[in-house]
Amino acid sequence: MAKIDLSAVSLTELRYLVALSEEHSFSKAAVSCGVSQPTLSEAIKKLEATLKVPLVERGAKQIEPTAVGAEVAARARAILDGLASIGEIAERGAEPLSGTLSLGVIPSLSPYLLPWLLPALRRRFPRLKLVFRELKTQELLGQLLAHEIDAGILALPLHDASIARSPIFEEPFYLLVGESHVLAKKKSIKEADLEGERILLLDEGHCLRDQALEVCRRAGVDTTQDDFRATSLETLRHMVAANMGVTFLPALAARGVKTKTVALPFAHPQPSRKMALCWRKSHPRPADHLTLAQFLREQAPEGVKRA
Amino acid sequence: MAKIDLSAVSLTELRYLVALSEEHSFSKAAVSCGVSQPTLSEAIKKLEATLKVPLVERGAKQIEPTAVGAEVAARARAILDGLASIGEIAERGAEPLSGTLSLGVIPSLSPYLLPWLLPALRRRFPRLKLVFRELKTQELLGQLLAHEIDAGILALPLHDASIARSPIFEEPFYLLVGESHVLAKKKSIKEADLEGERILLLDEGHCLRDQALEVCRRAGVDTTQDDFRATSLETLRHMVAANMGVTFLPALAARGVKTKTVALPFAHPQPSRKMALCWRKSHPRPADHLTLAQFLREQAPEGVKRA
DNA sequence: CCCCTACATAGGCAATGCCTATGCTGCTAG
DNA sequence: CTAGCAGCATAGGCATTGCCTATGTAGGGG
Repeated sequence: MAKIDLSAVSLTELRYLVALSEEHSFSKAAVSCGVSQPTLSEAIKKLEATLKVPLVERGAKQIEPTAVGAEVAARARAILDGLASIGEIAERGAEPLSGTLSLGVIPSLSPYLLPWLLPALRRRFPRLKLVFRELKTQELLGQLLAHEIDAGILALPLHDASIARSPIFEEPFYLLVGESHVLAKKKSIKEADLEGERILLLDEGHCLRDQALEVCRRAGVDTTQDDFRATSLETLRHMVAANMGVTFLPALAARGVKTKTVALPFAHPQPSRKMALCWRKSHPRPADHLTLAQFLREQAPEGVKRA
Repeated sequence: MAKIDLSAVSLTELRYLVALSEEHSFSKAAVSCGVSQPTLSEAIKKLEATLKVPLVERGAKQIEPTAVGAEVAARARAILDGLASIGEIAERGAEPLSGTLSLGVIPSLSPYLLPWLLPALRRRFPRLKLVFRELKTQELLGQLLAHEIDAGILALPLHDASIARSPIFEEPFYLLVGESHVLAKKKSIKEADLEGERILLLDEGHCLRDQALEVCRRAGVDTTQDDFRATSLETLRHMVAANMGVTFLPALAARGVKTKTVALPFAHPQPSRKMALCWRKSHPRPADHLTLAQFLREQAPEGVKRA
């Protein structure tokens, strides 16, 4: 026996069948569907031909769905409900910055940015469900390209051509020294002051480490023998408090410093890092990211230079 | 904002989207759908335009469904499953005498026919789910026309032009008398033997009552003063056993008679009733009913004349 | 008995779904 | 660095279909 060809069934036909099973009349169902009676009549006939089964019993005065017709109509209703839910999903998804957005943030920024960023975002984009992930630059880029996250906040420069970026703010570095350190009483730090200091650094993979090394290189400070590999800024801070050396802190991390350490600004030219929001160039809605970046710029926290 | 027009969505588009979200490639999805790549490409574009939301992110090497796209694809899968279930329903419904058939049977036949009919039907049509209802002729016809039952077994003649019928068997009447009755020793009954007998009858509405009255009328027996209105043949049987009169029993009801009564056949011409299967003329699958009637004829129980 | 209502059929037109051919972009190998 | 290649988008054309109006037909009611 010839198999039923379901690809010949259309949603329109299902709509007509549902209407027909509710109205018990071809003419009335046609009206309720906004089509002519012959159109509906033919569509039902085609559906019956496709399913190889009569769906309605055509009586003199009124029309009644057959047992099969009633069952099919019930399923058809479910299908149309499913379609409606697709509509709702699309509608929700259509408004900018709604749904879930997963955002990667580098570890040297994340703990200092999030407490401020989260409430602000929640106020501004209440429909947006944010998922944060703390990731080092390379991890972040990897997950971004693997579609595991939607966007990231990290430090420029970025050398990946398939990733789009929008600058957010520029974050100056501070020099963190022990409160009894010889430099602790200075108002500001010049590059020459770094001479002979032991510079404490983060572990490999943290972009902040590379940025600090770059500052040292420019200042002519020797870092070839450093053997510290701190895993977080807080660790560095404790080491500085214990007078084991000095370190660089980005502005936001430097803000809350109190105990046994002093965070000193650099004299001009201030070393700094440029933070940016980044996303896949292929992302179908770059406008969303630009909107988010714009918001981040406007709401840039104190202590940074708005981009 | 313009509302989404779901009527522009087609099942084909949903199929394409599901394939695309599984294959992560327009070309592969096109192959798996058996269409060309541009066809699928355009269909997805149209779907995105309809839903006003990007569904896939077109990357260089591979493509990935967006969050919305993945959700929509999941719903689409459910819809296609629903469609498949419609196919199954239709397939089951397509084979003759499958699914549920509700059958009305008149009370003077029902208790004697069903114990024999049910197992036979179950053997012959295992896919058929039968629902029996015991109904007097007028109720049966009413429910038939109201689509509350699909078919009926009753006694001819039938005067409704919108009801189709197929004869099953002819059931002779027997005269039931008390075992001590004067007629009890006769081999067979002639119409003249009824003279002076008190004929016990069923309640109004039972066709058997009218058939009995018709027999009496032809035999010239006076029934104008009868005041019995038994509600079942079993009641009549007990009344006969108590020597309150005699009654007519159809052959099947007469078969099991033992206690204190004797069922006597009539001499020729035997009075009888013609039983038939009936259904709405408008029923879309008369072949089913003809098949059923044919089966009923072939399997006619003992004691009746096959039609 | 005729008319009226409601479904079926016929014919035509605009829209659409699918095709092949071609363009464009980004990766990759030499 | 350039050329080739792989894969999606675009263009144009053809067959199909979905819907329309007009008309046919059958059953029920006045």
